[in-house]
Amino acid sequence: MNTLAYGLLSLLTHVPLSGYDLTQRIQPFWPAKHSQIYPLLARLEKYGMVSCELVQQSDKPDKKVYSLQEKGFDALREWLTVPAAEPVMRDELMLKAFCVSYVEPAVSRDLFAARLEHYRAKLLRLEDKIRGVRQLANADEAETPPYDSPFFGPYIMLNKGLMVCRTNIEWCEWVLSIIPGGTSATADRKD
Amino acid sequence: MNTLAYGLLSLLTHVPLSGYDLTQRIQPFWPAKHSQIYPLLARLEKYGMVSCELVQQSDKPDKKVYSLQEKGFDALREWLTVPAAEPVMRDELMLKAFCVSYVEPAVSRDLFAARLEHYRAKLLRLEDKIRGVRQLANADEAETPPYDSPFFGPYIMLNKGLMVCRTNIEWCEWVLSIIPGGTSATADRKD
DNA sequence: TACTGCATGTAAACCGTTACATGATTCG
DNA sequence: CGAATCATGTAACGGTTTACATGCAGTA
Repeated sequence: MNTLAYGLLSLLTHVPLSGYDLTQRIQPFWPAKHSQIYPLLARLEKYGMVSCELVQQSDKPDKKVYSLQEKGFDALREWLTVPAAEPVMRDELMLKAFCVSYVEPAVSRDLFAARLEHYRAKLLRLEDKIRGVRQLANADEAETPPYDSPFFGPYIMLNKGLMVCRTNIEWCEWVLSIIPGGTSATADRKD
Repeated sequence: MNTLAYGLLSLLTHVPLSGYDLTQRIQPFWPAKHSQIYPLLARLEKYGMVSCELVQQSDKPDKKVYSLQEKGFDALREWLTVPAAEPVMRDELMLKAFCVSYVEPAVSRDLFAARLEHYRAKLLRLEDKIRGVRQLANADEAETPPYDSPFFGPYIMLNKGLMVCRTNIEWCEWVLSIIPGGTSATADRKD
């Protein structure tokens, strides 16, 4: 039972999902490839944490849909009582940023401009998703789903994503504004 | 040549360092244990990227001090021209947050309160560090070291750390404020 | 026709952590 | 006297990525 295993159980609390679906949905929180997910699901089934049902489809390949079992739910509740480990963040850009002074401004400019675009695109995706969650939860703009709602978790996580994403955009714009020789094409916006 | 290898070269641009020092300094940007660093440094020396000098010490154990070589510097410049890979973030709390609705508020409250403390402590460390860098760079409050300065890189990174840390604190406080049954002992501060 | 999405799996290689191993000095 | 810091290394294990493998349906 590693963290990824608990992550899969977490996603299965809301609704039964296939290995394929789980692989897509866990990406934002705990990136993992299907080659890691499929064997893990088999193990979770062997342990009785989840059950598996083969669903036949005509237009698409058949799939295995996993549901959380009582034993898995117990394991999850137990896991939730132990404090979360410190987050681990590995960002190549942070290493590159360390020695930008040693290359021409144009080179580092490209680096931060690319990252800025990445975050701007991510922000749009997140705003879209949060609209989706609010619709499902029947919540107005600026209204939060109640604690008991299954949308509470996704909602607070999406908000974290939004806040951090905006901060990163701000940071990229600031860095671009202090790298000399900017054409101000990407590094606009003075605050 | 993996990312960690380039990270070590990056740190060596400023000043020669021992494996022990490198292990300490790379933690905030690319967490790694000494067991990974020492063999990598030996490999980097074999490739001619760094040179190694044995420094004898009387009060402390002898150490190997590594310096960046021309070949390593070339590799680094080459590496800086390719766009940085997307950051990878793995946070157990995000997985736990997903299913907080399924446990009592007190349990999730502990989770976020602990994380809030973690970020508050981190913020203090960062503020301390940025004061140190500003002193070394002879910069006033709110003044940024010039692009050519070796302090430029560390300065922009520390600022990112600060900004993201503050955002995380804000988020934790917000989450604690919307979890029902709060004693407002840890979740104070209404904005 | 070629690519993308759906869907599942295995094997090899690589990355990262934990544990094993040693030994001096300094501080409480 | 025990713990922390400095300092370097290896071995085993577990986590993660990349590559191999297959196959159908819809779209450009």
